[in-house]
Amino acid sequence: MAQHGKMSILKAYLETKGLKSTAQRDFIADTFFKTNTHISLEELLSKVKRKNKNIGYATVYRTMKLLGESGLAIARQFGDGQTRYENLPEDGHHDHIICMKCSKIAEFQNQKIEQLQSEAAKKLGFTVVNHKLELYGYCAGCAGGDKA
Amino acid sequence: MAQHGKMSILKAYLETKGLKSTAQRDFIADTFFKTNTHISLEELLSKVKRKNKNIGYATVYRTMKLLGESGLAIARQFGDGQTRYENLPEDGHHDHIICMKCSKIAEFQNQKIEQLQSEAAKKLGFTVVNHKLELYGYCAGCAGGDKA
DNA sequence: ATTATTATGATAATAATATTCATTTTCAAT
DNA sequence: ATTGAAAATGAATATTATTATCATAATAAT
Ligand SMILES: [Mn+2]
Ligand SMILES: [Mn+2]
Ligand SMILES: [Zn+2]
Ligand SMILES: [Zn+2]
Repeated sequence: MAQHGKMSILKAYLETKGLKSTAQRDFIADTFFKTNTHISLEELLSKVKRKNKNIGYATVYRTMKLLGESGLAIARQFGDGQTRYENLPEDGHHDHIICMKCSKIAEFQNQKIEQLQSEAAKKLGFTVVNHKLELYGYCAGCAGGDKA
Repeated sequence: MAQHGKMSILKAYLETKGLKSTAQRDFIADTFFKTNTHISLEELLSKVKRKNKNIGYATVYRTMKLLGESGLAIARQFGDGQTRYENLPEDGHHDHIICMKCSKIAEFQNQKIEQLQSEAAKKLGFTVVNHKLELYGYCAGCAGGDKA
């Protein structure tokens, strides 16, 4: 989806919640929509401050929380103690594999896995709303050196 | 495995690391080995203090870290911001499904999923060392009331 | 028993996240 | 355009889980 499309969705979401549009929010959201990584708040704040020096951490934090709630951003935790956000993927849900040496992150989709998850849950009487699947290992570049 | 078996393994592990055996460590480990839940440090400390009031948080923390390193305990994070530990399962690795309403946790094993994970990783040039799979949803008891 | 090494536990430091609050901004009504 | 209630901002502070510090105590090899 294009930037302006996401902006419209955000505006609509704010309206339904009785929240107001502000220059800071728009700028933070716009900056985030342009990213294509799994960005931490610290990184996003730094990026935002380059153009708009007087935007505070709290506003970035609150804006990303809003984007998360609206579904425009997905919060991820890859075990390094920092929440990261990524843009809502075009092609639907995906999971991640993280290199334990160089921290490279690859994404994959596997419909069969998703289906088996639902089945496993069903057997236990659960219905699945969402899930977290992260694989940790070594990427092609790092596998040679140290597999421990 | 029985308590004394785990204790022996722990003793052996301590020895290889040049660490010493202490009454506190033994008591904390013993208390943990008797649990069959996913217990937080706070909960474990509370349990320990009932019998041994002057054991400190730091010792519980350090002992569980040791148990984790030795493979006798597995650290889990279910998204509530607290690390939880569970005993090394008898029957090998398992994954979890957590009820978003009552926090009930069910466990399951699915070899097919594990295999598909490895295959997905291989396609991306990764080798998998470990993984985290958590399903979030509603248990049988909670599904009726509020599926949102 | 001596003694070097490690453990303990109270306390403090970290670090990420969340909240407070005085001030500023938004926006609908006038 | 002005007003004013409601919400947002940002600096600072609070919270929370985790980790480190350090003086004292316990361990275990000699
Ligand atoms: Mn991703
Ligand atoms: Mn478990
Ligand atoms: Zn790598
Ligand atoms: Zn439930």
